[in-house]
Amino acid sequence: MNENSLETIELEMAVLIRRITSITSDKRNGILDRSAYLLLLQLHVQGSSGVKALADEFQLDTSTVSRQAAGLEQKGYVEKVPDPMDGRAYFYQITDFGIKVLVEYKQGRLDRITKLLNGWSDEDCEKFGDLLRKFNQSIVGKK
Amino acid sequence: MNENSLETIELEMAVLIRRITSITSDKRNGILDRSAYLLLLQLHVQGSSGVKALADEFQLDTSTVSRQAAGLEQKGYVEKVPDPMDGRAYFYQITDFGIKVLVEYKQGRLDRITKLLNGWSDEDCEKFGDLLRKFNQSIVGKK
DNA sequence: TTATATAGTTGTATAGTACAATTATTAAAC
DNA sequence: GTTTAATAATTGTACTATACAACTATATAA
Repeated sequence: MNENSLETIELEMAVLIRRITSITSDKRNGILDRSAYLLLLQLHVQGSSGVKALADEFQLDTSTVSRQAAGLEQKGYVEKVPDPMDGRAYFYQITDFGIKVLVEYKQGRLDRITKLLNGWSDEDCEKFGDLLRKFNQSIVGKK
Repeated sequence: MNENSLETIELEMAVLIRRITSITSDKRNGILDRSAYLLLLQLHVQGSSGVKALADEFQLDTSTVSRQAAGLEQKGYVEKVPDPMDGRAYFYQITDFGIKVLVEYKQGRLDRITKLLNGWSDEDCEKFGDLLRKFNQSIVGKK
């Protein structure tokens, strides 16, 4: 494999994470943080589930997800309902308000990314999306 | 611009940050954290500089860089030398030990990324590196 | 029916960041 | 030249995002 490409990816990945971390910690960019966003999105797209399933899905510790879910509940974006089949377990269910906030937040993200990608060719946008997805899948597989 | 590509990039970017954040918080992955690594790399490649210049370069708050630099100094990776031209300012200079640690850490990162990219074509690797660099440059320009 | 596994929560710790206040020093105004 | 304003760096505080360890309550297996 080309050593030079690897070095570029290695460096630019580090830079990317730092830049994005900095941007998403900016409160002007919406009421949701990145993690809450992904959690809410998952509950919206895949339906209700519990802390364990979410933690597995995201490869996070259950304690992390538990706190994030509690935060979402506290803000009224999700409802916590006991699992009738298992006295230990709960389902988190996105509320109408949660959906509304999710949609708005996502649009804000899309707007910012659209600005960033101003001037990029359609081909590059498509390829970038594909490669990011592929890379993320590689991480899941190999971690 | 293609709406679909945008949505993919938007989503996969969020996922990527979460996954990488998780990986780099794993202590097995070396003695440096990502931020310290970038700081040290900058001091190695671009030469000594002060907190202000580093903060500008990285678009971080000076307080953040100040603490990171203090951490590097404490570990003996850099030396803090007063600027002879300005009594307020200092230069942080990478030490031989710092260079050694930097090189080792970088190799660890490269090894992990090489594993992740196992099975990728040379073309995709090259393209991914190029697009990441381009995206990072877009962030600097537009932020 | 006792032992073990599981779902979830909470306490504690760390990295990484920002903002505000402070100190020391330099540069600018007058 | 003295006062005022700007700048380099540090420190206090706070917040997000994460992990690990200890714990509670419930369920499953021996």
